[in-house]
Amino acid sequence: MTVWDRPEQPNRPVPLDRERIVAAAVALADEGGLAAVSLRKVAARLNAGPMRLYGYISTKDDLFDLMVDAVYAEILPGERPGDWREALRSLAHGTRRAALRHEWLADLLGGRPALGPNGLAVSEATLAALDGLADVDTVMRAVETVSAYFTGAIRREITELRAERATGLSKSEWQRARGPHVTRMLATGRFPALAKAVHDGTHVDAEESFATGLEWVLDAVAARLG
Amino acid sequence: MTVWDRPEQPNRPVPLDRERIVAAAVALADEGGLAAVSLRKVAARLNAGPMRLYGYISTKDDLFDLMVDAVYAEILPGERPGDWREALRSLAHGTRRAALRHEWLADLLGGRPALGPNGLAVSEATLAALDGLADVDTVMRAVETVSAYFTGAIRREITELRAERATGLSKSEWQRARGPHVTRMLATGRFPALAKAVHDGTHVDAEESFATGLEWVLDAVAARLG
DNA sequence: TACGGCGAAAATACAGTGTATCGACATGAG
DNA sequence: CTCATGTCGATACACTGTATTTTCGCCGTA
Repeated sequence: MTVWDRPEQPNRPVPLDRERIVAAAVALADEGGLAAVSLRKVAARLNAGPMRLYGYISTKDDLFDLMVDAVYAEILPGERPGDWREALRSLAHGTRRAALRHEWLADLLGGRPALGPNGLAVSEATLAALDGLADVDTVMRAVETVSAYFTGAIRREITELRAERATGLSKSEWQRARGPHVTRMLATGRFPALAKAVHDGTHVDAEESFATGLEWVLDAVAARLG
Repeated sequence: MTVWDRPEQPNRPVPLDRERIVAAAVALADEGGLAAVSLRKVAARLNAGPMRLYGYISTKDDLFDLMVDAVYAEILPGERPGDWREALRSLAHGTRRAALRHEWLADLLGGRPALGPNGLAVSEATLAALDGLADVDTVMRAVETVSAYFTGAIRREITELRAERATGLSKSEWQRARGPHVTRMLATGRFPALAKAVHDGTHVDAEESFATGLEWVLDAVAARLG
């Protein structure tokens, strides 16, 4: 019996670490949404028993926190931004792009404090970009206001994306009708302003709409930063 | 055996309707969060078997949609608002107050399209208040931007509220330290701007912070409408 | 009054979940 | 070579959403 006959690691289980676990969970979530992430499935993907994971996380929410922090690593800007406005803008767009890559992020964003290393690093980079432009409280308010905007906007965008996908309707068709139920509701005449908005509104690209609202908010912030 | 000996409804199960079901679900969620809402528990609270509910809803998400729409009924403004700004402001504050009464709303807000009668009525009232102030697209952008802001802000506020509650720390204590982990992280010196913000920032009342950010966003909207 | 048939409610069943507990076993120390 | 240790897997439990089957009370008819 030579070495070649023996498997490389006789009965040794595959080594595990948080990185591998989180990567498996992210992969599952990317494929089937957050609902597809179960400890059993994550473990199975790593050729391990479910209980094995509890050596690295102590609860499922821990895993979600780690997943979010992993995405923050993708968001973290590489180089120092030109100015505060560029910093906030790129944070917003970066988060949005991350959410389009990992739609489940929309379900988690803002749902728990982001205290992981990458989340903190993003906060640090953002605050650093605004440092000294105003008193600390004003700077905080600025960051929080912009964050609130893009968090909410991303959530809505992903929600609508899913709704469109659920009904087989084309995007513009959906935009105009939003399914039979809303069509019927609008036909009752009880919602004239809404009907007008749906009927007369031109279809606007999601990214452009996101960007426009963002610039408005940035303008508002600029007015306070002086 | 007279009528008096017989119970009023011999073996007849209690009558059910959506309103009762949703009320029970809301009560459960108010007490123990969304996680405390299970079809079995909702049914039990109505002295019914779990399967009974499927005559009124066809999935658990349906129930969530109905719960959200029930809250929109609380948010729906009574009288016609003075101007567009007042309309958007009161929508934002009304939603926030609703979320403070029903914290689970923060988990659902923005997570599904609000197509129920009350949700549509809120949209209608909001759009009506802005009708004619600008072209339809601009009005839509305004409403969506403000909604994105307050949705995100509410979610963050509730999230922080829960985090504070989870650690037994007092509010100001939390504000300054955010638990041992963050304290340790800040002590590493890797997050100077963040450390400064946490250390020098004065504690700001949540409602005031919400209101301030909202006024900024409303200013930005005003600049485009006017 | 007796009897079917029917519709609704209940019971049961199933596949899956997060997590606690316990038993076995491979590995390192003596 | 033996024994302690600590890690991993199997098992177990209480619970979930939902499909399917069973039961049963009521109503119209004979």
